Amino acid sequence: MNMTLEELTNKLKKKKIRLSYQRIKILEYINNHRIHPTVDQIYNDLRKEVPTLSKTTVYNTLNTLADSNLVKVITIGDNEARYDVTIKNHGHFKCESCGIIFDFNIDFNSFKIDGLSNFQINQKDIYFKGLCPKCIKKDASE
Amino acid sequence: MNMTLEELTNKLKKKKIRLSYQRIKILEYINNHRIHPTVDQIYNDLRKEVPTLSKTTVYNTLNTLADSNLVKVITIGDNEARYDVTIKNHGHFKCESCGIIFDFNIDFNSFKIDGLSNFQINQKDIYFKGLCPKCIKKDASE
DNA sequence: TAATTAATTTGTAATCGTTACAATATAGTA
DNA sequence: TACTATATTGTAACGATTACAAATTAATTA
Repeated sequence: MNMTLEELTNKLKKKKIRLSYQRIKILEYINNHRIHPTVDQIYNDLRKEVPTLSKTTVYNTLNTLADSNLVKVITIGDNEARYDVTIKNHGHFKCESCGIIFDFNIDFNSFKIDGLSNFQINQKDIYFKGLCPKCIKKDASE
Repeated sequence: MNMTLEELTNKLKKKKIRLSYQRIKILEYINNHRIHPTVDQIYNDLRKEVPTLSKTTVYNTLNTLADSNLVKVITIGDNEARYDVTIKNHGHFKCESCGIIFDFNIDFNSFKIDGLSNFQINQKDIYFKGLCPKCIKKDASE
């Protein structure tokens, strides 16, 4: 799961994104912390290693990476966006109690849809909500 | 598609939501304007009929109606929420060019998912993005 | 390696959607 | 009709995100 510096820089080079310390660190963070972090989480964690980091840079960089499809923006109903590595065939489940976002596998080709002929589909987002096993137990014991 | 005043008031009564002119008007608007409107659209359109209407009331009412499942909040990546009638088995497609949100039919039971055993699923949101037929043509002719 | 130029980072201020709050008005009930 | 709880309203506050300009840095060329 953890990626080397070389792998990360290659990812950026392939997309013709200019290398910078901040960009590499942010891309590294997204790849190595698969917790669907918010901008604030990324900013506060990385600030320990990169003291000069600005929150604007985090926003700019994430937008750049998202435009190039190197990270994925998750907008699962919250007020703040969350960020994820780009991996195919997975949906997101948000626990309404603890707020944790879980990945799950879903076969996007199994969908039986009707009403999108002649549409060009570029992106499919699957967001589920409910209770995770831990919170179901917790609720039951109260 | 258009609902009578009686049908609307019954919907509210069933959910034990106190009747008010504003609530009925907003619920009526959502039911009769299936364009996935924003708060601003609802507010500006209804202000013509209900001059004293406050935007806060639109927000409050929509939250109340959403809590009771009488309307559905669509957060398809925009900065602003959109609102829809509550109808089962449909997904939302947003055209990245013109911004229009289209409904499409999708069989939620056809999903082959893996990784959510022991999870309690309360809500499933399907958001697709891409280009609608009209915008595909427009782009091609430029 | 040094100089050049274009792009990036940074901090602050602005923006915009949404919510908090307190005063006024209204709905449901007795 | 009077009472009480709830809803509406307008303003102010909030929080996530973006705009902007100055300082810094990356890639390029000599």
